[in-house]
Amino acid sequence: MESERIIFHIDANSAFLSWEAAYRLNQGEKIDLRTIPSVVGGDPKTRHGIVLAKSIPAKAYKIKTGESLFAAAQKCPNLTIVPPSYDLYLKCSNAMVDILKRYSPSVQRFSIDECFLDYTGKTLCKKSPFNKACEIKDAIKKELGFTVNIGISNNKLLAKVASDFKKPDMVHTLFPEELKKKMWPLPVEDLFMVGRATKPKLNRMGIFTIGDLANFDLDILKFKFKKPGLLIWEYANGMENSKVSPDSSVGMKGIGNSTTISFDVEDRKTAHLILFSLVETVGMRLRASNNLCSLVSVSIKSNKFSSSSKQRKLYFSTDSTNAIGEISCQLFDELWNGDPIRHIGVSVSSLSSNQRNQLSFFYPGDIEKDERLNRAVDDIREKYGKNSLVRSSFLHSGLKPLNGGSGSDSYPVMSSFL
DNA sequence: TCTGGGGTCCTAGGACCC
DNA sequence: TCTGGGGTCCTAGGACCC
Repeated sequence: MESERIIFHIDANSAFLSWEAAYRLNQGEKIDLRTIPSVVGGDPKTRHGIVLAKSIPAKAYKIKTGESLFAAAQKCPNLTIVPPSYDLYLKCSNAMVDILKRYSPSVQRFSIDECFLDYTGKTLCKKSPFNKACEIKDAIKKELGFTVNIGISNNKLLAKVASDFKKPDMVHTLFPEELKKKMWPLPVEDLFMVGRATKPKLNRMGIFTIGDLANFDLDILKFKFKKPGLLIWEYANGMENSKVSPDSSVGMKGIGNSTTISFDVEDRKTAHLILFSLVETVGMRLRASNNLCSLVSVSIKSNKFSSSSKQRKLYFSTDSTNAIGEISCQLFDELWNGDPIRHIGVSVSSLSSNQRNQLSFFYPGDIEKDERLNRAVDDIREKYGKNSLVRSSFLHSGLKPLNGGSGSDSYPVMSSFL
């Protein structure tokens, strides 16, 4: 039966900040960032100045993830700000997953700091899952130096909600029989998939708690919110039954890369160079995943923060950096209205396996030559480092030839669906 | 005043075909 | 001559997640 499943949701507390703190203590630093008002944040000079993670003391100042460092510093003048180290975070995340896999082979990495673990059928005793979760939490703290919350229930949704209860370093349960008491009194925006656009709409309908939503007329919700209306109503009632599926790149839908540029781009040439720097890493990741794409999309955000995008379905599939780059530049030229540009992105989708037995008649250019070129570039970068080989057009341009695709290829896949 | 980056899914409108 | 639907594909934009 369904109610027999036992699912854990493991959530690293203030992940980036905890990882930074644990690393710095290990390096001999005296102050633990977790004990003072502190945030991990980007550099405002390059227009990356937002809060990526906050300590619990910083949270007391109402500092929120995603807000500007400027706003955060206004709320808390003696705030300590440290820059992010993404490679470190990836290592911490991987180390956490390794520990979890000791307890069950069925571990799903949901984001860089969250995992689901299926503990079904591993115990006969009712009390045991709670004790086991405590054991996991303590093992992570002892071996890696940071704390996690673990939520336990019969499905992923409720386990995730449970892990968000009191923090840090805690284990909570949220079984269906506890739903009314533990989940229904919470504000409706605490529910997974109720975001900042939906909250005010629900509030205007008189829905303020998860319980209000759970007991609301489903037909009205479906009429007003379509499919998501049904989804959030089911979630409010604790209904969710997706499997814990170990990660793989099989289900991957697209690969994208975008950047906020430290200055406003006002000419086409510079924009094209930046596009190529983004496509370079997209192409490498695409080939590394053994996929071809047949949809290319370019997006831009102006210095006034208005965004627009243009995409094109191809009549062939490709993993060629040059092909994707040229199409991106075309799309950009058709899209751009001349406004100064703050942010540029490229993504590819409509992926298919790169088994080259059905090459399209429409594939432009010299296929074999281009394939050999891409393979050679990937090999050289694999051997001598990513920046060992760059496009000559970037020399003296003052721009980074490769943009994004940070660190390792095993960057976790995130999803907005459980 | 300043506002990141990487994803997935859904909707709505128009083109095109039967 | 004027009228109708349904299905599928493509595109742009917006919702949500971390």
